[in-house]
Amino acid sequence: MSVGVDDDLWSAVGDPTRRRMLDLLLADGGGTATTLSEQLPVTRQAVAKHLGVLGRVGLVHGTPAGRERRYEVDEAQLARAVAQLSAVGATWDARLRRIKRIAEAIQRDQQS
Amino acid sequence: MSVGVDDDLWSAVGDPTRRRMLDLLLADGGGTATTLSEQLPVTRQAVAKHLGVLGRVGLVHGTPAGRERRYEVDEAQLARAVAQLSAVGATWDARLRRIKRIAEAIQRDQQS
DNA sequence: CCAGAAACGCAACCTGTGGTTGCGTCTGAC
DNA sequence: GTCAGACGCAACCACAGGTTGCGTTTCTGG
Repeated sequence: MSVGVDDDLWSAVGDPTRRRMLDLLLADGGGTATTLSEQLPVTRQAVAKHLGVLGRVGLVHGTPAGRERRYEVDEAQLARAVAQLSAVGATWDARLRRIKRIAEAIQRDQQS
Repeated sequence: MSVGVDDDLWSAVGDPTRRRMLDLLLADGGGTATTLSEQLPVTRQAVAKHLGVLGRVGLVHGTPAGRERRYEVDEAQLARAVAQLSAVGATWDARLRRIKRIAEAIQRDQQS
């Protein structure tokens, strides 16, 4: 049973730089490629590409504002991503728990 | 404040194929590169590489058994990974919640 | 005992993606 | 009207996921 995960959404959040970008956008309440790149160890162009990826999966939304383009986090979509993280976590957690239970049962059997 | 996440561990579980491999290993209680590749849409060699990655971050542990090499999930390490997933999720969740609260406060101010 | 199959490891190669630099274009400000 | 700031596009480099090909080890049946 392979946990219905949206691989695109997951891999969008899988990249460390993109995670930090989301973090910054949330902390500052939005930003542009330039302002983000100033707070990151990568160039503006790299940030722009990442914004493209995040935009394609709907995690951010950019609107032109004069000569700059302002990006903001789509909170609903990020909430969905968070839900998927915890879903996968919960699945593995459950399996680990079950294995542990079985292991204990076997141990009990052998001792008796 | 950038959530202390182990990027290596995260990116190890970030790959969809590796996630499915962990899933299969947990479901079957271990396996070899060959048995895994039979249940996946990739070749044995690809699986072998992934097992290398998972092994380097300590998520799996392989022991030679005759002409084959049996791999098993390191449950403690997977538990750590799960904890990181939920940690990141919780951080974003908290930020989203705070933003929502502030937004509501502003709306209240404007209405009064 | 030995021949062949099964599992492995190693190396070369292809492709996509994250990253860079360089350059042209549009917009705002003095 | 010019000039700086922000952007987009394109070429290029490095690395990771994937493949094929090949040689090596180990089990197994006759």
